[in-house]
Amino acid sequence: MSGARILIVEDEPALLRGLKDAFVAKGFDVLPAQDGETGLAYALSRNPHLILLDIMLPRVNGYEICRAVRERGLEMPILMLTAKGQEEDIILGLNLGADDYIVKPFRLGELTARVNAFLRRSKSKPAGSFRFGDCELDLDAHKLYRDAAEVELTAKEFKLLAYFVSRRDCALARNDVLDAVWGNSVIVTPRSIDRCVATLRAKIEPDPRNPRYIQTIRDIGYRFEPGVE
Amino acid sequence: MSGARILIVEDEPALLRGLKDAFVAKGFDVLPAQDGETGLAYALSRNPHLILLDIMLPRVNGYEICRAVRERGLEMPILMLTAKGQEEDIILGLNLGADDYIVKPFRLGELTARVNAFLRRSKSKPAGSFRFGDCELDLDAHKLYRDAAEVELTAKEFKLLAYFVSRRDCALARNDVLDAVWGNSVIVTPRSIDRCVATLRAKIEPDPRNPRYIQTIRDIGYRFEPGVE
DNA sequence: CATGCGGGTAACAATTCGGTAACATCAGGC
DNA sequence: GCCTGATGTTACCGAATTGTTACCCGCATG
Repeated sequence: MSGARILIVEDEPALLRGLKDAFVAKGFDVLPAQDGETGLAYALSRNPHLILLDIMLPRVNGYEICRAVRERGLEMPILMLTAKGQEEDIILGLNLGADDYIVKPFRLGELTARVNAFLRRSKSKPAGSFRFGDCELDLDAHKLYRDAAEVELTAKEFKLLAYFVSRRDCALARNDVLDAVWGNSVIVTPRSIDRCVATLRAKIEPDPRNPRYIQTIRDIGYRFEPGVE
Repeated sequence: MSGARILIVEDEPALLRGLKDAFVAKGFDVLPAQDGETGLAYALSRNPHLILLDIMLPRVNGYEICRAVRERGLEMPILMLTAKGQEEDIILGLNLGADDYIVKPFRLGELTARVNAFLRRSKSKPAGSFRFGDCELDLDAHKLYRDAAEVELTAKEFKLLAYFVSRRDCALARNDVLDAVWGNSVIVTPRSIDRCVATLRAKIEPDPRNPRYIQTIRDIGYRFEPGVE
């Protein structure tokens, strides 16, 4: 989590300094901005991982920054800070694309907890492992264990399985799978997918001829169903 | 956004009913759960797109549900609801993997704004699900449940039913159905529609000979009438 | 009451789709 | 350059969906 770049836009110097020090102390990389114009420029050019945004700002206010950022298609979490506690402001902010709203005065502990929650969620997570049936897919180590014994997966097989895991219980069109696993620029026969699915099934399915996890949906594609355990 | 499946876990019947009605009215598909055990089971098996979670619950409390859900690698947003306003609880919840924390009493407008913010941000755009009678059509998984039992649909049947759902309570000309489901380039006998409608009726109608949902309008086409939502 | 039209349905046929095996190709290591 | 394993391709098979044909019924109309 640490090392994330946080843009803090806050016009009151004392508060900005305090926030900056607090987040720097936690190992974040902080971009401070004292007015809306600077904040917006940083937001657009420095690619922060998260934005703490005061609403009442000189020159350009927080709402405008929020809208401008979202209009560019940027999707980093935005947490609004404000003294106003009116429901209307909160709703306005959220509808403009903010992700959270914290009312001043707030406690630093809560603020950092919320920041961490958002970073944890938005961070592309290779983190952890995923279990289904008697299999465990270790996403960090790129390894698959079955009944505690390692099963060798080729690169494609791993990528495919990881994709399935990330989109479990969803019908996945063959084209989507192709795009996600092979890349949308490569041109391969539709059969290549079957081939890879077949080898995967051989490795993870109790009965490869009667797939339980990787189901085919005829005319659509596949669906990975790990079940409830 | 509408059609997203929201699991609401709340032990106070009046509040649960109120939340359910409010979200149903906004077009969400609501899964209500009155105790932690049911809530956890739904969370793991029904793949909701978002969870509203009360903390104080009989049997299994909100924190445990939250942790259990995250342990399985499920990543849907979790919003905690609670009467406690203590910072420590908020931090605990957020660190267990919750995404937001709303303190009772809250305003419905703010709650729905936050829910929408999370759904907007969740990367895979959920198609959601749709219920009618004792059936539930899961548009993400391409599955149909009837009385909680899965009913196999072929690709055409699914596409047809999805089309009906999207144009419910509308008179649909046979030609429109053809265009939408078969594609306007394919030439098929008019009988093909009946054929597909017949198999669909066999699968979703209580009494296929006396259709209740898929009604034929002579000389025009069909109309899908799911009844009260 | 007969008739004709539009739709329901059963049985059949064909086409399409996915599984799989065998082979080809490709990249990397030695 | 050769070997090895991974990955893609081709061809064939089997299965299932889906379209067609044929025949039925019900209803409206004259």
